[in-house]
Amino acid sequence: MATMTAAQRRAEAKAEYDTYLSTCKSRRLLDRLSDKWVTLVLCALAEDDMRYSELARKIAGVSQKMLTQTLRTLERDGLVIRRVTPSVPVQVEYAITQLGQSLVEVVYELKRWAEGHMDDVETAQGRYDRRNASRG
Amino acid sequence: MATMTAAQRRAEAKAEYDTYLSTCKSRRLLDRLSDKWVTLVLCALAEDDMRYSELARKIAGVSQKMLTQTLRTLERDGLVIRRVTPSVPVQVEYAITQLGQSLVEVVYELKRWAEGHMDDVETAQGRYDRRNASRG
DNA sequence: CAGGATCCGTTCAGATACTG
DNA sequence: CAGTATCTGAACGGATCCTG
Repeated sequence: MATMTAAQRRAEAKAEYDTYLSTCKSRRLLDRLSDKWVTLVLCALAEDDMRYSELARKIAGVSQKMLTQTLRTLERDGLVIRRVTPSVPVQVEYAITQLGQSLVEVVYELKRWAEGHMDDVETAQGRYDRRNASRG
Repeated sequence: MATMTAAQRRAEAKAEYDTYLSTCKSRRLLDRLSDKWVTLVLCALAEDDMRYSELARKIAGVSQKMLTQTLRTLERDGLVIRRVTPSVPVQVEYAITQLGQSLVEVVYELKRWAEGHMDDVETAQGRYDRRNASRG
């Protein structure tokens, strides 16, 4: 298939790049944090250990599919611990690990930046939108 | 429609929650950062001002649609500046703003955490996977 | 109570083609 | 060079039903 050379080149470059991204620690961390619910769960558990249903109530907008999925990956990452008490209706409690706690500190950094600067961002957005209102 | 009461309740709660999330500064910041290319572009521009094509080459895996889209939102957010030089082939240069620079600092914090702890995460993942290999 | 499994709509992001 | 516009497959996330 000599006609596909160009496309193949691009595909290869893409594959290389994907490999790079998947081995990039920062990238992998951001992928985690961007999982819409991860930070919410982490911050909730940073305050106190919680049971599944407590988390579901506390976070309030999450579907149980997403909550379960989030908790699984967090457990797999060693960021939270899952403790099962084999009582009659089983009782599951989630707690944050040391590793998770150290990550929450960084998340708080983010939060601080957000509290301090998102107003500026909003202002900038308003300016931008007004400037581009004339030119549709 | 009395039969929809339950669903309506949930929909309302959901709407309320969405409103809350959309006004939550931290949430909005995370939504930005999680946009796969935002941090790459920001970090690239933190090193040096760059033209569109330079960015495209530097970042190497991005489609020009995504690059443009990313640059637009960053500009709108006041995180980067776009300067057009009306030469014959127009020349566009992008630079980071002070606001953007201050955000990059936080991103570096994330990066530091990643460099320091992602190994632990990886180890945890290995443990988790091995433990769950028996029970499929 | 704490999930697993499934279906399904929306959104995202890449490829492609075209423009000033 | 620096984009814009459109189409489409894949992934995400929610709703729903079911189980130990």
